Amino acid sequence: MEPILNKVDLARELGRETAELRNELRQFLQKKIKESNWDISFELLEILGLLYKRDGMIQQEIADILIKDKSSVTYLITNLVKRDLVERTEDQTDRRNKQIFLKAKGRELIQQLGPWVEELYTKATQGIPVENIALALAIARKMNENLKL
Amino acid sequence: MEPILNKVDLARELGRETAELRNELRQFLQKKIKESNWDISFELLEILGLLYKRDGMIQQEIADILIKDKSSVTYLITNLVKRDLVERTEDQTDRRNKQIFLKAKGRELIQQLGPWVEELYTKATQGIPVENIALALAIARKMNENLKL
DNA sequence: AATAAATAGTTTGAATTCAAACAGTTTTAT
DNA sequence: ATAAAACTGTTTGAATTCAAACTATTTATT
Repeated sequence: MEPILNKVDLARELGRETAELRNELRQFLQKKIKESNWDISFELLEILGLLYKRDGMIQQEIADILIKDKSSVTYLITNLVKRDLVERTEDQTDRRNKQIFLKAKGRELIQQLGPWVEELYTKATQGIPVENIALALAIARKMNENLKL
Repeated sequence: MEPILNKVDLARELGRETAELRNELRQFLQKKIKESNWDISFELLEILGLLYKRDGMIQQEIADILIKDKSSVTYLITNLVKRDLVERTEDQTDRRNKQIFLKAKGRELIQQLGPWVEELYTKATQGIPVENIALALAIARKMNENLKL
């Protein structure tokens, strides 16, 4: 029988369980991607998915939402540009910003593979009341806020 | 005002918040490590911390607990061996296994820096009832189980 | 007893991330 | 008007991770 854990151990475990969830998603998707004609990684797919929902984001926004270092985002966007999946354009109103837009090919890819991601998340959340997931999220956010004080 | 999210979006957000928490821990610790005389990374520190609690684990156990690929664990343990912080010994009862033990220097390091990690987790969890964190963890676990069906 | 399957760890090449520094631009302060 | 601070993105070198294949050993099956 598992020992009763204190808050610190529970918090650590929470981080690990969500890391594991992400790995499982990645592995599931990796198999699906292999079966398809696309050559794309989980990380690249995440960015395409984000742009599908909100095209034209700037790199810093992508970094903030996906919790990635801005240099990682530069690296991944460059990869996507090379594959002709997105384009990088300069923001006319603020020349520090670069806007990233899906290209036709990128849109097609995410329209094909995107539903798999949703399907997996749907499967993961099956039978769990939405208010429970909302509570878990609120707790994780509170922990982050506590560290920012 | 933030729109009401569905379960899938909430689950994604949960993953991101915990990833952000980990990054914040890493950055806090990185500053502390810089102030100290040690040269160690967050990833290496995690392994030392694990061994401090349960010395003599085998590599696969470390991989399972820290949610890392076994090849990553091989890489990190090799690094720790080079720095004379741990030793790798063959398991007499099962020659597939390698047991990893802290060396005196590794023990000293984790005794000095370990409390900082605990302190940060304690700060992160301040004011949050333990049963709430336990519930968040149960939800994350349930999502993992759902994917394994 | 022999063979097949599973497990633990290593190796390799590539991808991604981390940390820091830098350049260009905009915003804020003086 | 000018300088300082902040912001965005890029670059670089190193660290870590991912994916796959491999070897050696143990366990399960025939």
